[in-house]
This record gives sequence, structure tokens and C-alpha cells, in this order.
Amino acid sequence: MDQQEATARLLDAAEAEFYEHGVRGVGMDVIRGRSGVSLKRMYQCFPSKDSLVEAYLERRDERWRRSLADYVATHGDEPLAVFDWLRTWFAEPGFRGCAFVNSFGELGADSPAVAAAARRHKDAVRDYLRTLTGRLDVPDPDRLAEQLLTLVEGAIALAAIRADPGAARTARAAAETLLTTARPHP
Amino acid sequence: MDQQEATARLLDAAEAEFYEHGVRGVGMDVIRGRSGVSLKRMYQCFPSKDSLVEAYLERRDERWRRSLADYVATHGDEPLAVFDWLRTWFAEPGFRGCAFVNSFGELGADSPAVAAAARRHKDAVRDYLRTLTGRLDVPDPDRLAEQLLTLVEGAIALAAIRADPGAARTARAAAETLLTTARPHP
DNA sequence: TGGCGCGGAGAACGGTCGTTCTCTACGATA
DNA sequence: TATCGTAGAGAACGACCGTTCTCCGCGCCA
Repeated sequence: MDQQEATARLLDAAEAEFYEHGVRGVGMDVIRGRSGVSLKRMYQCFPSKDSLVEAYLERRDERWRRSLADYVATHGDEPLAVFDWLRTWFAEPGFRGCAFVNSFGELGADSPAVAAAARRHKDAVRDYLRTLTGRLDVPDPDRLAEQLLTLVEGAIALAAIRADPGAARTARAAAETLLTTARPHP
Repeated sequence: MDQQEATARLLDAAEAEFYEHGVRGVGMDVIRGRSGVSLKRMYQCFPSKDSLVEAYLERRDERWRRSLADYVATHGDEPLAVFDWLRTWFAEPGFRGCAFVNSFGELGADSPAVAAAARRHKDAVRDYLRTLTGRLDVPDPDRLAEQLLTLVEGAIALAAIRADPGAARTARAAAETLLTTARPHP
């Protein structure tokens, strides 16, 4: 196993464990065991738990947004598809809400790096939604993107706590209202 | 100091510390120090950290919802006042998002009690919003309450991560659209 | 073949956690 | 006043944490 594969296995293990049990709820030993990477190698790839956490969040951000964008691109490339993708995500086994919201709640006050990662992620999602609303015939796509982002965040939190993917449907219906209302009335 | 005051001081300390640093980020010793209650007495009031966490969440739920309801009752008793209250909350120093979302993210997978507390809280908020939408002339107050709840949750998460109370304004504007659209058009 | 460097297994270290135990001082009662 | 129950201060305990160190065995070059 070379350095590159070790890094990948560590990140896979870290993502699974941190997302399920929270960062402070998982010891480095668990990640070592799940990844099959030796302790020495693990600390060669990531010199501290903090650095592993940051790498976990960064990779998760990229993958999450790519998954969303890929789905939306193949489903009409319009804002409502975002909420259809959300529903499929909510229905996945092990869904536990937004990794960034969870990490921020757990560590945000004590870890500026985690707080910054969460903020970057949300800004990136907002920017993505902005590209979608920008293609619409609406007078204020920025404002609409922010409103859609609010619905997305709310749906994620509620779906997690209630273990109910139906939150996506509620948010989608609200988004539909916002979208039709945003279009200039003739 | 009698048992009752000790309990209150412990809950005050627990709420401040757990909310700021997360449950796992705060040791019992910190709560003992902040509350000024002796270790023995602390374990008389709460036989374990878990029981203290549950009591913390329960008291926070009651106070949070009472604070919201009181504000709304004195500001027209209509749904949009909810978002005005949110803005004042977001602007408070030390605001760190929803205590229940944070606790759920940190412990939900490992603590059924915390998961249940979070669910009860969200359901209670939904029920409260339902009383507000029930007084409106709308065909589906349940649906509207769920949509407003989604906006509330989204606003809380975004305001926390971005440290920006303006999330309340965005959510309020979206709520306004949903409210006017929900009214039957003549 | 013989030395050598590298990687893996896991012991070890210092620290912290939740919880319990010990010891001491005090205040009420007979 | 002598005794007893109680409460406080904090030591102690066992477990676990993140991280480092030790040791051993295996593959490579002379």
C-alpha cells in the first residue's frame, strides 16, 4: 500500500466515522483500525487529528457539491432539481444531516479551521445556487439564491432530526412558490 | 445553598458551557467550577453527565419556546414576528445556532435520549407555528407551518455559520412570499 | 551472505474524562 | 458537652485520548 492509497483509506475511514459519531466521538485508533493503515503511516499522512479533520471536511465539500451538481445537470439544470437530489440524499442509510453544520456545532467555537471550512462550504453552495438562479428570468437572482439556500439548510436539519426524507418535499414546494413569485408578472 | 438552588446553578453552568463548547467538549469539572456546587452535591442533583445533558436540553426547550412565544404575542401574534425575534436572537453575543441541532449532530447517533429531545423540540416548534398559521385565512395551515419551520431552521444554521444575523431578513422575506401566496386569491 | 534502512505492531506516556472514595470540619441533638 | 449525620474539598481510580517511542522482522545493496 503506497502513500496515496493510505491517504485515501484514511479519509474514507475518517469520513465514515466522523460523520456518524462526531469528531470528538471517534479516536484515532478507530480510524487506524477501520483504514488498516499503521499508526506510523497515519501520522505521516496526517500529522495530527486536526489536519485529518480538515482534510475530511475539504474532501467532503468537493464530493458533496459535485454529486449535487451532477444530478442537477442531468435533471434539467434548474433549481427545483436540487430538492429532488436532497430527497435521494435524505433517504440514504446513515444520513445524519450536514457534516459541516454538525462539525461547526461540535467544534466551531474552539476550532477556527472548522468554522472556516463550514463557512466556505455554505458560501460555495450559495454560489452554485446563484448560477442556477442566474439563468432564470428573475430581477434579483442573488436574493432568490439566498432564499433557496435557506430552504436547503432547513430541509437538511429537519430531515436529519426527524429521520424523514419528506422534508425535501416540503422545501421543494416552498421553493416552487418562491420561484414562480420571483418571475416578473406581466 | 439548598438543593433547588444547586440544581439551578448547575443547569445555568451546563447550558452556558454545553452550548458554547459542545457536550463532549466540557468536563464535569468545568461545570462544577462554574456553578460553585460541590462534586458530591452535583452527583446528588444529577447522577450522571447524561442526565445533566437531558435536563439541559429540556430546560432550554421550554425557555426558548417561551421567549419566542412571548415576543410574538407582543408583536401582532402573526408568523412574520417569528423572524423578527430570530434576528434579535442571532444578534445576541455567543449565539451559536440551535442547541438541539448541535447536540443532535454531536451525539444523536449514539444517544437516543438526545435524538428524542431534538425531535420533540422541533415538533413543538412546528406545533407552535401551526397555531399561528391556523389563525390565518389559508387553505392548508399544516403545510404552511412546515414551510415556515423549514425557513426558521435554515435561517438559524446560516446565521450561526456565517455569524450573520441577516439570515433572519432573508428568511423573513421568503416567509412573506409564502404567506401572501398561501392566501386564497379572490 | 551480511549489514542496513524502512515499515508495521503495539507498548508507553502524559493528560483528561466521568465517577467514586476518603477524610475532615461543622451543626444539630440528647 | 459528647455524638452523630451531613456536606465539602479534593485525592484516587480506571478508562480512554492523541501522540511518540521501542522493538522486531523483512527486503535491498555490497
